[in-house]
Amino acid sequence: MLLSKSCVYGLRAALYLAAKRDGSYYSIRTMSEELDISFHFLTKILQQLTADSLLESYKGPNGGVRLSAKGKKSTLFDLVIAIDGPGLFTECALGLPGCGSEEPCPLHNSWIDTRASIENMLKRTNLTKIAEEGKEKHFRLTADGHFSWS
Amino acid sequence: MLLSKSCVYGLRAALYLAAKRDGSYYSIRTMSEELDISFHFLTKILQQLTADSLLESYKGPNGGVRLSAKGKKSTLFDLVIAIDGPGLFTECALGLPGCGSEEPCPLHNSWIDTRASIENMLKRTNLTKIAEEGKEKHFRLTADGHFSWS
DNA sequence: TTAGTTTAAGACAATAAACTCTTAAATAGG
DNA sequence: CCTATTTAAGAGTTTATTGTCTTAAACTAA
Ligand code: FES
Ligand code: FES
Repeated sequence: MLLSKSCVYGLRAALYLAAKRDGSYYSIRTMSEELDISFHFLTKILQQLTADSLLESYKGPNGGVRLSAKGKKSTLFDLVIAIDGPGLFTECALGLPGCGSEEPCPLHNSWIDTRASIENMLKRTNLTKIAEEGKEKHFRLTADGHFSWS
Repeated sequence: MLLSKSCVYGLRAALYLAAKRDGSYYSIRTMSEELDISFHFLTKILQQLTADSLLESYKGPNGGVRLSAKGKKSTLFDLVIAIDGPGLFTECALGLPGCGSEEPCPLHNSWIDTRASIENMLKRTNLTKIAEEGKEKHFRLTADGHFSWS
């Protein structure tokens, strides 16, 4: 799997928030139900995004989370880094420590190109833009496709 | 992580075998020591490659494993499929079931291109060729670079 | 035939990832 | 002030992956 499950859940929730263009807070409970993700698990993942200032949270009644200014400008790359860390973009394809051209493994030359193409894809994919497109074209965000972009 | 640890171990062992151009059997015990991989774990992984006819094995003294004719012609893609299965090349980036253009998720259009570039990289990388190159250029196959291509 | 070597197979254990639950802290509204 | 609601934090549980161990089967050579 390219991305961890935590990361995928985080991306789906971020797309959810990005599709709502107003600045109000959305409850994690509601999001978890609409997206079919465990509430407590999603909470922990979104805390990572909040800690990285991609989201803002507010406690209490009518509280929830929303995209920060930084979050609205973010790309999928930023979200992946916040949740899975930079490993995918720095590590050796054969798992050897210290991937680099000084001591390359046999896959190094092939891998750095492919790795860059993954990175570029994520960097050029703006969260808000992809959410807008998903909303327009009614792309699905859940297994059963039952989620509605509202 | 792009590839599982099992898969990476299998690739490294396959590169080891591909660098030996004679058709004799190499003991898994020796390979596991030279490559710093747990013997029993490596055995199980190589059994998968043997089951998929990429390797041939022989029991008893002077036994071991060697590349089959199919194995010699194989690409990294074949090895990845044999160990990790086809998931990486068929599954949705958001983990939704049934990735396809009928019911795409917001990442689908970006992901299928990137996925294809990973697949093409693995398919164009011939095991024997990459092992030859690794041998010539003394690329490393272990963490400490202590492995010698002999 | 017997003992030693090697892969095959599968049970078992340790670790990591995924998921759940409980309690605390902040906030709103009555 | 009190209660309900919501995120924060972290402990605990389950499941998947990784790694170890034991026994069996195939084979060699003495
Ligand atoms: S050293 Fe292995 S991919 Fe860079
Ligand atoms: S449906 Fe999500 S990547 Fe194809």
